[in-house]
Amino acid sequence: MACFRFAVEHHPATRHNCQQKRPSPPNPKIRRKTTHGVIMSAQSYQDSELYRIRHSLAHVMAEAVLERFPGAKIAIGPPIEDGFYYDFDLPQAPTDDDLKWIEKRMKKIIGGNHAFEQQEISAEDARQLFKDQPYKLELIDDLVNGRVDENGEQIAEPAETLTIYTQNKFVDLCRGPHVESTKNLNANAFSIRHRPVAGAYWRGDEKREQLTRIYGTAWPTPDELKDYLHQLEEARKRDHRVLGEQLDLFIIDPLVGKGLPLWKPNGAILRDTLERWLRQLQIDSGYQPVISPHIGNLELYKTSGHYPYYKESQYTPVDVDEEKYLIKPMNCPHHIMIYKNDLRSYRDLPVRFAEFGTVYRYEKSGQLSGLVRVRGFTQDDAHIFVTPDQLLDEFKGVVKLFQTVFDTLGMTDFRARVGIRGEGDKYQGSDDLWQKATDAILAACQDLNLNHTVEEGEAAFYGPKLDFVLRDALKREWQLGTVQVDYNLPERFELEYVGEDNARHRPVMIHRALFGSVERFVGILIEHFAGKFPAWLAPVQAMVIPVADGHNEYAHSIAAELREAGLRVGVDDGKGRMNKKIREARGLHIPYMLIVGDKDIEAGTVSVRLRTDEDLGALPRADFKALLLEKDRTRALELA
RNA sequence: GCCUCCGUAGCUCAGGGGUAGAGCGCUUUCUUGGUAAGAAAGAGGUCAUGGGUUCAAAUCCCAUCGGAGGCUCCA
Repeated sequence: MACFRFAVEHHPATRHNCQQKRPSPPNPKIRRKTTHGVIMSAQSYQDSELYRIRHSLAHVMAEAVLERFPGAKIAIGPPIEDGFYYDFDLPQAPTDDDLKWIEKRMKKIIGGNHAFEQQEISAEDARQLFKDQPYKLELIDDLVNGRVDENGEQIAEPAETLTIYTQNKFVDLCRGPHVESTKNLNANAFSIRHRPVAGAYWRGDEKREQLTRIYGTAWPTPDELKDYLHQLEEARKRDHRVLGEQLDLFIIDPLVGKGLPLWKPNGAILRDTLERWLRQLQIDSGYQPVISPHIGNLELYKTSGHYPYYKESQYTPVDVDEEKYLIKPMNCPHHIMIYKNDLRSYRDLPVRFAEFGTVYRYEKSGQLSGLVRVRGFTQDDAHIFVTPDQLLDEFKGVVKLFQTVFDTLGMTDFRARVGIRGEGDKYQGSDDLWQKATDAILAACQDLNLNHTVEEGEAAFYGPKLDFVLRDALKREWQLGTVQVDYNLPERFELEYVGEDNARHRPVMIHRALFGSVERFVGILIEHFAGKFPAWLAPVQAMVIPVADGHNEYAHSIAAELREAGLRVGVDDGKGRMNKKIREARGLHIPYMLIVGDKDIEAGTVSVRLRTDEDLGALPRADFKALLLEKDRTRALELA
């Protein structure tokens, strides 16, 4: 039985946009990191007509672009989740007028009913054909020399012949497949102006040429295109940055600093409610609270290996007396020092230290985004020290905590990702320890029947991990919670416990964060609920709305009584009509509106209207209090 | 950090080399209304900041800051 519910399983849309140079993993379940996903399996998407339509449109776009910019160099142009793109090296950036012209030209080419003709040619002929196309020449070289294909994937054998596709006046090196003819393309079911033109590095390598990427979105019918564009608009409305302002949750002010959010009272209530819940959950699960400072001696991070392994993400150390101190990028070394302060017996283990620890990491300015990518954030961090025998059970226990968190919040649309070591020298520790840690995680996933993918190069520098990845309103993926198995830091810090045999042994560490970063989690949560938080999380749980001024006193007495019970209740005693107050409360997604007028005063009731427009009618005030207290206590997702 | 685009009232946005515009919101007055827009009047902007071009710049150019999307990165 599956331990986790999945609404859909995400797969990479395509490997075309995955241009990394690592060798292909042998295990077909293992995949690379990708920024796109689709709601169908990768294989069925690649076999679909829609995939061929999008791929063919990319070629049509390239033809139009070459007409507009005769000197342009073409790179690659694959289908993606919602359409396609093509990368060009252009003499100048295309203007909006250029894009309009290109789009119009594409429609014309489509109307020409040109066949997509496939042809096999020798490498030599291909080099001649693409002699003015340096990016194609590079692709040809890599294909025939058996290095990598156009997607940066290592290929098994050198290609003996290459395929080209021709439509109208455009020839491209391409293995297809395509539609038969531009007849199969709908000139009114695509757009190349739904997104700004983007810069994209050739082969995904920051050190190489930056090309101009033009994105297109394409669908089988014009109606589906319209629906998609409408969905995009709707998604922007649930963007946590938009809702954050609308609901007065947080701000990011340049005078304070980029990536350093300020929590306004409403946001702070939301966050604090989540934190108090999690604290209690952790105490109930045998965790102990610890607290550590915001800076630490650089020597600490040298011992842990964070410095210099993640030097790039850390702020320059500050001088304190004769020593260097680092602004805390991680909590683990601190928790380790707390563990180390006492001699531990096997009987004490597992030792579970938890802290809402705020860390600061340097992120490139172009990376920052609302609450989901910031420079200072709070991890709901915990470090668990176990005997090797306890590892598997403890790991599973942590995964069950995730289940509780996700279930409580009704978050079902996430995926679990096991991040294993990739190529490169960023990883610390022996192969043997890595294997042990990886095996433990995979065994836990197996035992729990947890649906997961395995991805290379997604591990932490000290160990492999299991991550929970969710999508935001615009379908971008973000890593939230994480559980990591670590044999390395106990080694580096020479951690010990006394075993049954009265000898010293080395514990294993589990690093885990359920929310990941509280900031990011709240950001995703805002989008998950579209600002319509369940009653227990809503900053204002109920708004009392007097029918007329004369009912203000009664309204305040209702609010006072509910506040007395620990509930968050406001009174809209301002000027203006009741209708307007209802409209405003709805705009703020306040769960309950309590309308009070003469009838209610007389009967001692409140007339309850939900933000869903459902009308509960007049309830005795004590009944409503009991209702809201129950919803609050049980963290109910439903209001009625 | 890089590429493209954007920055005009509290918000959403129009305009555009010659005295600054709309809707919503806000304030005031009238209205005291039983479940999503009652009426009228009014306040509010160095057009992100700093330079430059010009008789004249919110408008054109450059730089800086900030934002959006994408790339790269993400312990």
